[in-house]
Amino acid sequence: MPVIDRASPEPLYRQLAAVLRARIESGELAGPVPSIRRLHEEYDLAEVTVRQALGILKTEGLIVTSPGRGTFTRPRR
Amino acid sequence: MPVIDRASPEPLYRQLAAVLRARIESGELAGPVPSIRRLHEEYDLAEVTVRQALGILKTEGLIVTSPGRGTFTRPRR
DNA sequence: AAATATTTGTACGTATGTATG
DNA sequence: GCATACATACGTACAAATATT
Repeated sequence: MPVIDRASPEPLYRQLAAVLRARIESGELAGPVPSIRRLHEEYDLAEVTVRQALGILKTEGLIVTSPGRGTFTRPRR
Repeated sequence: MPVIDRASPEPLYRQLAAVLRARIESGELAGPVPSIRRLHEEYDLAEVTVRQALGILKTEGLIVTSPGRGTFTRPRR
């Protein structure tokens, strides 16, 4: 079953943020994070929704984005 | 001249956030804040853009939103 | 050096759902 | 029941920065 549950009352962007947060904190996703387009394809969510999820993680300080380069995890201390 | 300058390199949503922040901090906008639709009409910006501006002010703790009720300023300390 | 591709940023439009009055 | 207001989600287009060929 897909990690994103469209039947859940939990908003998709928050579900995705939770999934990515887990992948980052587990260390599975260190360094470069898949591009927005890539995540859009991988999770079958609109790019806007992916952006919203990344926005949460950015606010949390888990990732940083750089136009033209990509998205990167921030070293956790 | 309109407060929002489309020729400026400053993003529209940040311009609007700045304008609203000023209106709030000056005390002109205490209590209820005009609805998203109202701001959309007043500043001739897409509703999405207005939401983005309000999102900033929400993160800053200047306003709170309540579905079905509206947007309200938060007492500043 | 130049053109192309990739990636994030900004902005608009639309539809539907949920909460409140 | 109806109107209003915010929330979520999809789609699209173009700009700007960077990387690649």
